[in-house]
Amino acid sequence: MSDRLSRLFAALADPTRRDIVTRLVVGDATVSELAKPYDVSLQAVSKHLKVLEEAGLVSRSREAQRRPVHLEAAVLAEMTSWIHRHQQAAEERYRRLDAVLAVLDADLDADLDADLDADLDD
Amino acid sequence: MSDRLSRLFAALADPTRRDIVTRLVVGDATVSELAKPYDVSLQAVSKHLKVLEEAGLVSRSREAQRRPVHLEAAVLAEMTSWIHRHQQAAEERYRRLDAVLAVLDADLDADLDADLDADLDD
DNA sequence: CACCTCCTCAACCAATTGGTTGAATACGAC
DNA sequence: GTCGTATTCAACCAATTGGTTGAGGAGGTG
Repeated sequence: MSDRLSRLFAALADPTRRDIVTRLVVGDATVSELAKPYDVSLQAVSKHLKVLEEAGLVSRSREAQRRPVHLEAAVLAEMTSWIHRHQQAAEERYRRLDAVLAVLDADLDADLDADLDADLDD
Repeated sequence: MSDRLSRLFAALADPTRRDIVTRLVVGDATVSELAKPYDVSLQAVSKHLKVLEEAGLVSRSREAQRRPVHLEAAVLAEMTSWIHRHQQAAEERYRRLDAVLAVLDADLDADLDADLDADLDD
């Protein structure tokens, strides 16, 4: 699971980590600030931050004994790009398939109409 | 990790599963067709498909003894929505922060200019 | 210096994951 | 009914994950 995209998806597959990302949207925060809302140990949150950092979603600087955590929003674009590409392509395919089916339906209706006309001729 | 979004992200955190999704974009496929490119067992691929199915990314019908796999492209929109929301919000915040910093810089430049003018007056 | 705060490292543990093999099911063909 | 093909189920295994506790390390403050 070592490639970049896998690490990105895996990082956001945990609700606590998604929560942390949501929190970081409104501004940088220290580890203890981030840990406060949860009833897990500070070390557990520290581990989550390490995962987010290794995925490139977050960066940490140093400020006295604090380690402010910063969201790297641009990286999120990498994921949307992958997802969007697939979504678009698949939906385009279905759209074309629908068009083909619509044509087939139209032909079927035309045939039925022809049959009906033939019946009326009786 | 039981919530919907977590299952979605986790499902795409595996390169083989992302590969399968990519393959399914061009059309439905059976389990053995999907397994062919990989040197893992058919059962392993079957397990991957189960993960994708439980995440809602894929659906399976029945056609004789085959089980054609179908990509549910619409579900991908759920992920893009989450990511995009966060990305947008964070970037908007940075944009505003940049604006504030720009104003501070302008003020600083103005002060420097004033100092320079004062010096010239000497 | 000693002390307190913020945070990480290390070792451990239970649960989950991605893989295996072997047996079982479902269905069409002979 | 028997055979072959397509797929899943079950049991197992090693590696990873998300959590814990305990012991530091880094850096201000008395």
